[in-house]
Amino acid sequence: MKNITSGLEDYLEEIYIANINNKPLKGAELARLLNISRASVSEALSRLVAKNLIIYNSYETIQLTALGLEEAKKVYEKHNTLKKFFETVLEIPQKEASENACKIEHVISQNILNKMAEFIDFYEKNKTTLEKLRKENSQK
Amino acid sequence: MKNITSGLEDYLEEIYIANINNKPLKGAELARLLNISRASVSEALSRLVAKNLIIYNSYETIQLTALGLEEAKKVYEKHNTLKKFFETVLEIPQKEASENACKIEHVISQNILNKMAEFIDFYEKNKTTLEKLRKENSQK
DNA sequence: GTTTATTGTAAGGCATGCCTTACAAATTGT
DNA sequence: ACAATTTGTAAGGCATGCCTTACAATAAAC
Repeated sequence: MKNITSGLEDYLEEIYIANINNKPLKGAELARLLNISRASVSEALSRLVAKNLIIYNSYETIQLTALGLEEAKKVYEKHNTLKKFFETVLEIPQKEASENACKIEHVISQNILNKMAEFIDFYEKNKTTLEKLRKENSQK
Repeated sequence: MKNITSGLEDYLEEIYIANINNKPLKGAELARLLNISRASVSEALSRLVAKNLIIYNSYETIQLTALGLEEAKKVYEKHNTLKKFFETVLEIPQKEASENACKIEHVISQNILNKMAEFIDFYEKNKTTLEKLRKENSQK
């Protein structure tokens, strides 16, 4: 009853992002953003309502419940950490970093995310040293 | 017709591992390894046969086709790279590293995997320096 | 206020992927 | 050879998650 599938997490995340940007979000717009049919969104929103993650009345703006907000934030933060890690440490281009983060955010453990965040911190604090080292390494 | 779902990739991987270890693998054993019912395995094997990834006749050993071997290897290598990256760079315990690799291997891009492999290499060649740096950092 | 556009959803479909039950077929042990 | 074990699978179910078609309800534009 509590467990959220990765599909639903995607909906939550998108709703959350709309929230942050103060863009009122209706089902049809969500369908456009996620590139799926209105009918599918309609079903998904019902599931989200059933799980007490959103408040939704037809033709009105979709709203996150406290629980939904919490979950959405988690996913969003996971996404960001992954993206940043890929960009900073692995030098992956933005788009690819983001696309991969979208998928991995649903399956990776919190512990690894924390370690990634730590590593990003470490990497940035020692950027000069590390980049010099890496350059040397690649020349050998 | 070509695309393989992550579910099927798991089957392939397990078959491949049995192959490596010279352990003849039948459906029932696969069911035990993956912790699912024989019936589900039976279905999955049909799908794998249909996709020309395995050769399978009831009551005989499951065999990979050339195509299946290729796919299985890819997944297996992804798994190993991920696991090693988590263990080496992020200091994640073996079990957790492996569990996460199992899920991420199905969704991550080859390019990121390559960068991870490179980074592992760099990290190991400069282990002493890097670990000293990290220790200093954590004390601040 | 009425037409037009947007939004929502019911109905019926399809694939994946898992389950249990129950029986059939093959293999093993003695 | 025959019984016991193992293996395979058909049938019927369930949930997720996507689709299209077609219609209903609401909102926006004129």
